Amino acid sequence: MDKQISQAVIRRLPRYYRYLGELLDDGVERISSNDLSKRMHVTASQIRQDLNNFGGFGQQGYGYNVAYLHDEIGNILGVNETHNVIVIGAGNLGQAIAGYVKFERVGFKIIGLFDTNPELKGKMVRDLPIQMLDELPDFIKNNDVEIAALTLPKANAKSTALKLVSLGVHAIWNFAHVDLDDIPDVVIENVHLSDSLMQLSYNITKQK
Amino acid sequence: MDKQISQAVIRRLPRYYRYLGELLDDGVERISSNDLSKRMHVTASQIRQDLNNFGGFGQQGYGYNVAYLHDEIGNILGVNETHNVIVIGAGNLGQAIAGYVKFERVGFKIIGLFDTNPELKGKMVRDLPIQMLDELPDFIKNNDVEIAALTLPKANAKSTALKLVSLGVHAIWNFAHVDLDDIPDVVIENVHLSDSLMQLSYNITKQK
DNA sequence: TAGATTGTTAATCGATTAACAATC
DNA sequence: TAGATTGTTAATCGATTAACAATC
Repeated sequence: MDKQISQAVIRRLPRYYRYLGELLDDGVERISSNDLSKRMHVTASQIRQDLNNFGGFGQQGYGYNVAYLHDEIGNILGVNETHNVIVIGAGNLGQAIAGYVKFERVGFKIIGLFDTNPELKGKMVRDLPIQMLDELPDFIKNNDVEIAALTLPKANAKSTALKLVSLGVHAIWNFAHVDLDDIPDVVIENVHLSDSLMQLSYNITKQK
Repeated sequence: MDKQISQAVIRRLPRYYRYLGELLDDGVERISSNDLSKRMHVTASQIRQDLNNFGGFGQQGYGYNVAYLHDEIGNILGVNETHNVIVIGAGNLGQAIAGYVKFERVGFKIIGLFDTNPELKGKMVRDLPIQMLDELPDFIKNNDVEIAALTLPKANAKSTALKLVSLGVHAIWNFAHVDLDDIPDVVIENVHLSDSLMQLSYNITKQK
């Protein structure tokens, strides 16, 4: 891609995608940046600027075709292809993620679930058996694994991430409470739940 | 609080808190903004600016006392007090959150877990029985509930949020895939997992 | 054509970084 | 005191908003 697009823009794309999906479900055929801006509580200017980072998806005097724009944003985000995901760490959160993401209509498919605890071996979560971590290299060899979700204790996160990268998995959805940003050749997306909760806590406290 | 502090700053505080906690565990007594900046891959200038939104916690020529700064940031975030949390929606994710957050040393305590599915009634998750949603008003009356985590289908999220606010709960940790930002008198913190996954997906796609 | 609305340039605003005087 | 490092002001950078010519 030619010019670097800021993460601020990228963070907004899934929200546009969601609103357009809802409009689509409601049978709305076209929408102007102005109408969309009112629904989403953002400026029309921002919507047009954001979209024009990727191309001209609208038409003067008409607005945007909902189905077309929805599909285009889907393409940009890469959700119109299937992405195979494995989950490392089959605790509560790992099992929830394994069961949860499948529900989304977007194209992420959980194909494996791993842990180190021998007591969990073979336990079924939905239609997936929990596998032991030493089966991971073979599994990756035999399956097209694109993303690994790390739902394991922070102590094991970094070494596991390094192992994943060496096995050829270059995208990590990190739920462990550590930063993995010094690992080369990998895209990291963090979900730090306790950070999120602290932010909430601050905003409550401030309000008083 | 006098001047409005931007959410960009607030978002960084939990990360400072985490790094200071680790330094504390490692027995480090003091640290300069410069040393901390190297560890965290941010600028020293940003650290000093961020902290000075809340007061002068350092000392010229010395730096920052780790224990003191850790504690002060904890106070700002409100994690040195206990916050009672209930979880609405006892599916996979709700059960995971109910079991998970308790593990954190920060002061969030899950005291109730609710669902509408009668089959789940009374089922124990850790030491909490799943209660039915119609027991919620009494529960809130008899307990000091500060935060509600919404881990339920998007279709029910808004009406549940409205009900919570009317019952006196003014902080929502929202895992449902909807925006609740048009509800008055409530602080919302969103965790949109599928948005996060899409962002990851974009960053993979871009890389290629 | 006239009206509507985009795509895009220009202006503004806010956040980040740099610089340095204050001070421990 | 001299050296180190903060707190804070000033400069820069980037993101958001406004404005409007292009055009459907």
